[in-house]
Amino acid sequence: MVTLKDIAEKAGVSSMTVSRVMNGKTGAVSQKTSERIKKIAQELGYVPNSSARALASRSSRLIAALLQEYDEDSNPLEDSYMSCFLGELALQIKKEGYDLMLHYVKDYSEITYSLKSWNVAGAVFIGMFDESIRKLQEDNHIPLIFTDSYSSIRSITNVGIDDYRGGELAAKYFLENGHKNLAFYGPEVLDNGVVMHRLRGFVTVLREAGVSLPPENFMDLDVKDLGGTLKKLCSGENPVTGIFTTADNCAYQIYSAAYRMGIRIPGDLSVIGFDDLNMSRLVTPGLTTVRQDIKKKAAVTCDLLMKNIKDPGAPAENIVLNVELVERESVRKR
Amino acid sequence: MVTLKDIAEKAGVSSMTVSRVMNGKTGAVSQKTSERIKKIAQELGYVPNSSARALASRSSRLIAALLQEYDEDSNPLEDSYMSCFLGELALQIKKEGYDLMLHYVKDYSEITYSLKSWNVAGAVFIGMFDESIRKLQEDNHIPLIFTDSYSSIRSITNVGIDDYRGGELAAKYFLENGHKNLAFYGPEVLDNGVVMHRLRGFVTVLREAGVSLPPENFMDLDVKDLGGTLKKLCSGENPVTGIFTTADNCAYQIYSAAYRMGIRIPGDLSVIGFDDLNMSRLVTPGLTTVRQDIKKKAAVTCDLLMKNIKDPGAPAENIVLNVELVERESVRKR
DNA sequence: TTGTAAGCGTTATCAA
DNA sequence: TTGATAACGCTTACAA
Repeated sequence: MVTLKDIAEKAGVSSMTVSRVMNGKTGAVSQKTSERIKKIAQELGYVPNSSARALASRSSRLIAALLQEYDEDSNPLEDSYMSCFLGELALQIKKEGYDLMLHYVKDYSEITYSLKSWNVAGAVFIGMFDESIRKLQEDNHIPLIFTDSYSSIRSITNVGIDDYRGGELAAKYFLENGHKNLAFYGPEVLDNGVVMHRLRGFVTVLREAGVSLPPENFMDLDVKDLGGTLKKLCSGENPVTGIFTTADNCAYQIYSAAYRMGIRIPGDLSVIGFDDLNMSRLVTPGLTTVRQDIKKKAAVTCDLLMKNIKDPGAPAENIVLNVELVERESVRKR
Repeated sequence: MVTLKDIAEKAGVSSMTVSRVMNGKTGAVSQKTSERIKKIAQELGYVPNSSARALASRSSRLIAALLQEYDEDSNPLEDSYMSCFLGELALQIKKEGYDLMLHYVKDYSEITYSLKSWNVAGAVFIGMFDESIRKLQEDNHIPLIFTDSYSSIRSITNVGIDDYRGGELAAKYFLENGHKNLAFYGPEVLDNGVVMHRLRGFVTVLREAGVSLPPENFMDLDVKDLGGTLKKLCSGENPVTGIFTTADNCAYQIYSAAYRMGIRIPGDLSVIGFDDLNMSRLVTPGLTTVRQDIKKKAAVTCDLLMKNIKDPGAPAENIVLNVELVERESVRKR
């Protein structure tokens, strides 16, 4: 391992001088020695020791990305939304010259460890961390950026989207196209702000149009027999003709189950998703969905992070990104 | 920040004693003091400073995951195979009590930085790093685990799958079902060992059966008009009836393009993918594909990593995992 | 413009 | 079973 001292000895200066050069503190070092030192560092293949830096400066160029780990078997990154967001975040953070640690966490102590152990400069919470936000903020005085949080705590920096509006857009589109008998497919609602708001927007527009969503039209993510349930919903006196899902991933499941049951999309059943993942252009028929701009979300997240790192007194901001309906072919038109 | 010293003072011992307790060096500390120290640490919310540890012990419990960054706009984690593998790896590594850094790298100096700067205990290379392996091994004396590498360097620890066999399986399945006029869709072959071997296995079996793959039946990933090309291939005197793709992701593109052009799958055109991503069960029709066990791959990768960390003298191993053909509905049967 | 000295939180080593 | 001391590689603060 090459250290500052190695370079210093070879250059016949003190290691402080080398340190200054390596940190671009030009102006504090003469042009000549600076060049010489740079050259030697290059030759020796010097790489600064980040641990030592973090220790001495009590700060690091490290960001922690925290993903909620629900259970041992499920892998958060299998969710395309998550992996896409994380990937974009990684890109942005690298661009800022920071490094990224990836932490799957399942309880408070794991979060604490992730933040404190490595002296991270800031952290991004991807997923749901609403319960522990207050305590997190008390215990850690570094920028904590939450995503898609609907915490009631106001002093929180969050990047989200207009979930409610997304639900509205979906409902409106269904109504415009003559769909009045609708259903919902998604995770259990109450413990998830995002889902709840999407659903509320959806239901509210329907209600205003005099359309109601009977309880039996709510399908839970772990319904035992999705195909059978769909079949039931789509038959009888007053068949369901449209389903709103809270994620494109869920819509793909509907596609599959519907196909198996001989339910045609959009002929017999229309579907609207949420997210607009890459795959949604590719499925057949193309999925009509509420689009969120994941790249922008990641970029904004990183911007907030940097801003808060540079200015620890920066006020809490809750940024809400727009959503839009992307019209493809999964809804039967009037 | 709570330090060993804080605990030591409160407990009336030296920080060395506390250090020993925190590192589970029981047997070197009396039962009584050990308990007392643990309790105080708990109360104070002590979290060990990993930077200091890394510095003092010249080793860290850190693993670097390196992803090849091709260009600024493309995001490696948008690829479901990558994100799935990374996710599983994260799970495994956490289980071993290690932390994970995620690095997008595009040249040698970035790799070097990733490995040296944080004193990582080991690294996993995801993607293609064949060119620089020799130099990497010379410059770094920590376990480096490669995945899907076909480097000619023999002293390399690698986890891969039997790509060649995968190609064979696909070809056999096509032949068994009477498909003799076939095509290939994938990235340019030469600069990618994985793709090349899949294709070779495929072509070899075909050749042995007296079937050849004319050059015009090779479609490049960035073909300008996939739909048009497909249409052309599937029409005329001797239409192509089957396409082998080197990734499920590519197969989904075929699905989409075929649908737009009115080409039915598998009626007019059969498709075989590679990977068996979750999505492949969900698309319509279900994708017949060569399955690789990504979870197992990640588990093996982590095992190798740990083995090599514990025993730096461990011999280089090239582990080749099996593949199998998963039969679904995307191939028209004889 | 450069250098000295101290210290960051921890572990290694040796001594008691 | 415990502690004192010296690192680890770097930065901060101050002095020259």
